Amino acid sequence: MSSPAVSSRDLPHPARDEIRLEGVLHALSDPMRLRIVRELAGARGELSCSDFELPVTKSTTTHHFRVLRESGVIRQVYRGTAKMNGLRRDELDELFPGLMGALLDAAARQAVRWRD
Amino acid sequence: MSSPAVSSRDLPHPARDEIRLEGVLHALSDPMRLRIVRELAGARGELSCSDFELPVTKSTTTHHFRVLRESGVIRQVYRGTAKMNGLRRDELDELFPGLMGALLDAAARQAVRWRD
DNA sequence: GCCGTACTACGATGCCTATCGTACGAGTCG
DNA sequence: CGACTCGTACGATAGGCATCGTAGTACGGC
Repeated sequence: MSSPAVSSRDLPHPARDEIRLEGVLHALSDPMRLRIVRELAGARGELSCSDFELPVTKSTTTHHFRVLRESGVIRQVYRGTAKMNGLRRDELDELFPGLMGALLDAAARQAVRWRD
Repeated sequence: MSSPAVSSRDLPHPARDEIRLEGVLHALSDPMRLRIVRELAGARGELSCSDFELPVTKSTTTHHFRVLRESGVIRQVYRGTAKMNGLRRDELDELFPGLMGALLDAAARQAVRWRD
C-alpha cells in the first residue's frame, strides 16, 4: 500500500557489523556452499535458488542458502515466487578488505588443481 | 643413530598440495583455533602448546592443535617433551596467495571491533 | 477460483565435533 | 632410579549439522 514492497515476506539478515568472521568461514567450509558462492560471484546480478544445479535435494539446498544468509555471506529477497540471491560483496569488503577476493581466488585455484 | 633426529616421534602432516581450502576454513571457523593461529602468526618463531593460555582443558587443546595440523594450517614437531607449533605460512602462501594475510587481517579487524 | 511452480517447515537419521576427565607414555632434571 | 612436566589416548557426553522425505504455504497465471 505504501512501502516500496518488492515483495511481502522478508528474511532476517545480520547487519553488516554483526557479521562474524568465524561464521563466514564456517559457511564457506562446506563444499556445497563454497560452490554456491563461487557461482554467485561469477554471475553478475542475482540468481534464484533454482538456477543452481546441486547434487542434493531441495530441502538441503534451502538449508545451505539459509546458512549463507544467516552468516552474512549472501542477501536473499523474494521476487514473486522466486527467491533471489546475491553476494554481500560490498559490505564484506568494507568489513574484511580483501578477504572475499582472496577466498574466491583460492577457491578458483583449487578448482583448477583438483578439477572440481 | 643416523638421521638428523631432532626428535624421535613424528606426526602426520598433509603435503602442501593436499591441503584443501574447505579444511583450512573449517579449521579456522572455530574461535579457539582462530585464536591459536592469530597468536602463532604474531609470534616469530615457534610456540609450544603450553605457551597458549586457553580457557579449555589440555585434552581439548590437544584436539584443536591436531585439527590445525591435519588441515595443513600448522606444522608440529616434538622438541624434547615440548611440541612446537609453527604456521605453514610459506606453503599456504604458495597454494593460496594472499589468503592467510587477508584472514589474519580480517581476524585482527574483528578483534578490534569486538574487543576480543 | 484453480493449478502449477518455488520454496519452506518439520521430523528423522546418522555422523561429526567440542568438551571433559582420567589414565598413560615420553623426556628431562636431580 | 625417581619425580615431574608435557602432551596423548580413550571413553563419555551433549550438541550441531548435512542430508532426506513429505507435507504445506506463497505467489503468479489462466
